[in-house]
Amino acid sequence: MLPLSTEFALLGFLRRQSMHGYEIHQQLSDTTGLGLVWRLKQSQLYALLAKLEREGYVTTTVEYQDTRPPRKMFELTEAGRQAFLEWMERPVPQGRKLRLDFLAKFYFAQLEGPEVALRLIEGQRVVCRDWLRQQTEETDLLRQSRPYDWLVHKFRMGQIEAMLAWLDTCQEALAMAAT
Amino acid sequence: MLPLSTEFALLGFLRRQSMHGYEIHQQLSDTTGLGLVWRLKQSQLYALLAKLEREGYVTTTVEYQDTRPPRKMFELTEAGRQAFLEWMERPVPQGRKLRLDFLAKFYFAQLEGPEVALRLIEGQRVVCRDWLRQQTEETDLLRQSRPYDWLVHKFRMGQIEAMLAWLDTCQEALAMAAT
DNA sequence: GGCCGCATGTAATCTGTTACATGATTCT
DNA sequence: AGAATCATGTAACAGATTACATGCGGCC
Repeated sequence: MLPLSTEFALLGFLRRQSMHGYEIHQQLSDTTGLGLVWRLKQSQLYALLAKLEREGYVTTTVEYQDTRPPRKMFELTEAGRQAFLEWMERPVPQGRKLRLDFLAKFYFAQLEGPEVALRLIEGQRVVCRDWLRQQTEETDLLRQSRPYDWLVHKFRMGQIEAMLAWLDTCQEALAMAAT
Repeated sequence: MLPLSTEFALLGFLRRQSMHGYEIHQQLSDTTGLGLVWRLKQSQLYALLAKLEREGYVTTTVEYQDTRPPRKMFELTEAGRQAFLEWMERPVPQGRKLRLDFLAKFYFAQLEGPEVALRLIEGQRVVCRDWLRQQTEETDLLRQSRPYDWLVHKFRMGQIEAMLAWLDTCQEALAMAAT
């Protein structure tokens, strides 16, 4: 089935128009937008695009130019469109995926429009609250018996609380922009 | 020179006594102590230990047993001892290394004793404050012009602030334990 | 009899990084 | 003249994950 991993983010670039690899690479090289969060080496980018093509998420057509090298244009297939939407809408299931995966999802969600972005935020909030509850439950017993374990839980709780506060900030920013 | 990467954490197990691979694996399999933070597959553990031996950080001696399979005991060399201490005392330079690397360093630092742990905390605090200052500086200009970039900075600031607050918690916990 | 624990790994696979190759054009 | 830009990749290596191999002893 679908591993639903980070490379699906690439499909997001092709939502609006078809693009060639070099163009995607330029956008990712800027330290703005998604480039602020996700770095890809050129060679890996081409490798991932080739893989996405092998697996049927994109199709390619070569576009010749007079003076410049020809471009291989990538276009979303229907399978690609679906896989992308599924990836983007699914909240991340682990704390370590917040820094990369979630910020990437949010980047594309916010490009899709405020409703999509708000749905993603709400979904992620539910997951985070669940994590927080779990960590809190497991924590109290440990304080005396295993100080290190207790501190690890406290660390995670702090990160999750910060995430929840930030999700509120995002929501406000979107509401602000909508007016 | 030294890449100073995560595998140096393994050396920490050998500070007190020499151990064999299986024993380290058991400790890491418990979901307590370092096992709460760092998971290693058995095969990778053996691979890393072999690498540490090739590079001269540990030496091995085989210990035969009557009824059980023989054990390969690992012992720290002087180079290993130094590499470990350097690794442990160095604060982590990137936010994404907080979850694994820093928590591992702190685990061993706290085993070494409160002074060592407090020094690590203080070092990491300096680094975090520096990150925070940088993010803050870059942030203010972006609010209107690039909302997504602004939110990314806000996200990072939130995580770093949570980290700083947690470092205080650690300090208090250590002070508490010392009395 | 069959499975779990002890204790060591190897092999295959996947992913990512680094470095290099090509060949025309435009900028300095 | 030399460097950077455009646009595609390949090859070699490093790292981690998954699965499998071995062989004995004790437990149910």
